[in-house]
Amino acid sequence: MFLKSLKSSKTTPSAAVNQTISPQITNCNAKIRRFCEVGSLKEAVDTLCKSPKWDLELGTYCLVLQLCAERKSLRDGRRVHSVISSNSWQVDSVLGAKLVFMYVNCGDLATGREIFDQIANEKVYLWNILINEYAKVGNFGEGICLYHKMKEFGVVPNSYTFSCVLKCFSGLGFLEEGRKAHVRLLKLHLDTDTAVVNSLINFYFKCRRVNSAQKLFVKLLDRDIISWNSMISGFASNDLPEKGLEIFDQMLQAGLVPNLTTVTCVLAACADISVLEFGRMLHGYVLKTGFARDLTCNNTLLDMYAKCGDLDSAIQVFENMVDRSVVSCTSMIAAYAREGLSHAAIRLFHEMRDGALRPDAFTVSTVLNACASSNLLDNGKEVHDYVTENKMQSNVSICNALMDMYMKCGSIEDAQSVFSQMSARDTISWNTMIAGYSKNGRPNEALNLFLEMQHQSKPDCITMSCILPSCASLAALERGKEIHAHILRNGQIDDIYVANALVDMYMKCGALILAHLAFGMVARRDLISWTIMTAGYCLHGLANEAMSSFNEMRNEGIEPDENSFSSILYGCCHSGLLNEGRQFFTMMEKDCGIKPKLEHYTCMVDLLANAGRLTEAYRFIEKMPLKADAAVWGALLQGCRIHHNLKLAEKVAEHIFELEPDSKASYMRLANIYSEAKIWDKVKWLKDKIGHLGKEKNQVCSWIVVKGKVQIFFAGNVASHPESKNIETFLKKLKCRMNGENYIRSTKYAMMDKDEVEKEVALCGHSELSAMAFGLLNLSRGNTIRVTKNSRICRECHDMAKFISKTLGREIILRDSHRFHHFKDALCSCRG
DNA sequence: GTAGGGTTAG
Repeated sequence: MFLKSLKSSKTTPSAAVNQTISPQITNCNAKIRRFCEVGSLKEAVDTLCKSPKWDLELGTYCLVLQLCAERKSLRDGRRVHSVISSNSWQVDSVLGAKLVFMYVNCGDLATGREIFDQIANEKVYLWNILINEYAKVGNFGEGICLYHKMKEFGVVPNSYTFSCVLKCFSGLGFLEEGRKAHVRLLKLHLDTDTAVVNSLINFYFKCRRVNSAQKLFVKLLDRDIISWNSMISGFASNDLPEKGLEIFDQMLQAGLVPNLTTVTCVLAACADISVLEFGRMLHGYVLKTGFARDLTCNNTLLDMYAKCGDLDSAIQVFENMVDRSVVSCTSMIAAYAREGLSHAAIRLFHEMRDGALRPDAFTVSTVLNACASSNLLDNGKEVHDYVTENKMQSNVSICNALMDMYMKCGSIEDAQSVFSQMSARDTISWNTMIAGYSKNGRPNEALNLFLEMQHQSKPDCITMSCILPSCASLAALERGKEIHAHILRNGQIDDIYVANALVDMYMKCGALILAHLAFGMVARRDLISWTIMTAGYCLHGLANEAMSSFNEMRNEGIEPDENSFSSILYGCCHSGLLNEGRQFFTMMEKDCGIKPKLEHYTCMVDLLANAGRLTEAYRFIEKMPLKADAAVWGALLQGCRIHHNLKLAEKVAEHIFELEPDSKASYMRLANIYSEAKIWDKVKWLKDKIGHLGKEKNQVCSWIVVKGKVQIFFAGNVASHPESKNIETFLKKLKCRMNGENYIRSTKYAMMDKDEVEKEVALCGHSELSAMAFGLLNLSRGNTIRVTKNSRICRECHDMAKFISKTLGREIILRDSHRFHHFKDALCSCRG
């Protein structure tokens, strides 16, 4: 007998039960129980099915169901349930509870709920099971619903209830409801239960109530490892990773041993603040403890290295991983993308697509980011195909990433098409489109969409910082003011991006005083705030103000970056401050360790050339460590024009045409130089060339806002405006007066062929003059005339504006594509 | 008696 049982036990447990016990046990209940004890689920259920129904006991059903639940075998569970039904067993609270537990545990929440609703459920245990499962699957609403229902049924919640339902509240961000539950559990004296307090801590952290969470932790006497881990992850997910690391330190000092979760949370915090060496140390600990076998831990490790900029280590972790998940690959794609290795990112995406780890929504968004940042439209479209083939186009995040990719690749129509097909949009969807329009030079579309958004979604701080640049580029001061009011009403002014965008908008709309006021209200000014002010002053030709703003910033301990230097150098150019410009240029590399870029060299060439130091400028370009581009040469060409150096101009133009054979502006500039030198055949030749290049993408135009309405005047087609007759008459009278008063006109004009003057006039189209005239005719005295032009102001119009400012006593602020011109008393802020 | 609280990727 002994030998026999020993032998059979080597075969299978079921055989052992059959052969060793069956002779003695005739009762099927005992037999099934024995199967359950040794874990033979299949045999237990088989026996159950074959047993006569009147022999089976309640306990037996319960035991088998328990095993089904533990094994998560829905198939066996259902068989047992059908036996129970066909045997006409009463599903009372005991058996019902077991059935519910089985179904829920096996993942069939719906059937579990059905049975739950049919039985008397005074047991808090069962309520908890369901609430917990609803929380787990993310159906927080139903979890909360049950929590309220149990109150109606008079069932008193226990500690488990609160840990489950708090998850539901935080899942939906129901802060007030959660607080009420907090009050309730205090009354039930459950606030000393560590698991409950841990749940509360997590609830408050998820609702971004860091102080509440911290207070609970401080008061908690029996802290366990989960309490500490909750604090670390809570701080990290509330943008306080340093605090998380502090807690970790305290935890070690308290003598606790970090577990896998601790290390994972701490690694994530390291990633957030790029503390590579500490992360590396933890990596050593991970290897020592054997946590390195854990997939999640490895994923976090990989991500930590990637975010700390150590791509090689990230690749090493990835390659050493025994098993990888979609998360591992997605993190790796993000790692490549972060380093600008978009092609490597796309390659890995293709490997995933063709392999077993199918890219999910996260992967798709990540790889789209890579395409967007490197302008890879074709690759982006391939990803779009994958999205369509896998029916992922209903995912909002994916659509947002697609729109962002299309916008960044300049394919506005594709972005619009995705946007229009979305059945549900979130704030990010709107923001992506608005930002895309703004950055692609479509400010009107951005503003229209912003209006539409206000009816359908709630604009946030990001919306505001995206829409303001559109107001700025249109110089739409009134719209900008409206948005300012909107920002104040919604308490968004404390957001540094919003505040900076606001200052920038006022600056670019020519509202210097408002810009200054808004700047004064910025609570924590950063480098961007200061650079906006510096650049703004430069735009208005206020070089002294720009320089003091730049210096003030440095005095406040904020170090300039390459953009700050671009701004200040640009300002020096506008005001012709060669020596100052040279000082800043030297300061940039010598004091701040910033290598000058092409734009900085352009400014220096501009300064030298404008000052008439043409040869010096030419030599400066030759000595540049970077290859000069068309902009650098263009600055010199402009100088050649001013100082009438035809010979050098021709030499310089050759460089430009080599770099940019289709640049209309450069041909135009050279044509003007020839025309000033009265070399008409060359002028004709160049103008023919310009004619062959076709129309500019953007039509030249000027506009003015009067009584909330934008009035646009297109160059060469001013007559299309309904008030063109009045404008024409007005301007004619003005011109007569100007000639009568023998107003100083450009001597160069006087020397030109009359015919050529007309030609130049036709090329300019004088759209800015029409816009100014419209303003003068429609705005009462005292109102500043604010005109915006999408290209440079022409000389004649510039003279005209000076004349008007004096003769009619009106202040005119004209913003062209380069800068502001404040006309007052026959003077302009650009000083000519 | 059964059950609950902490982790990764855009």
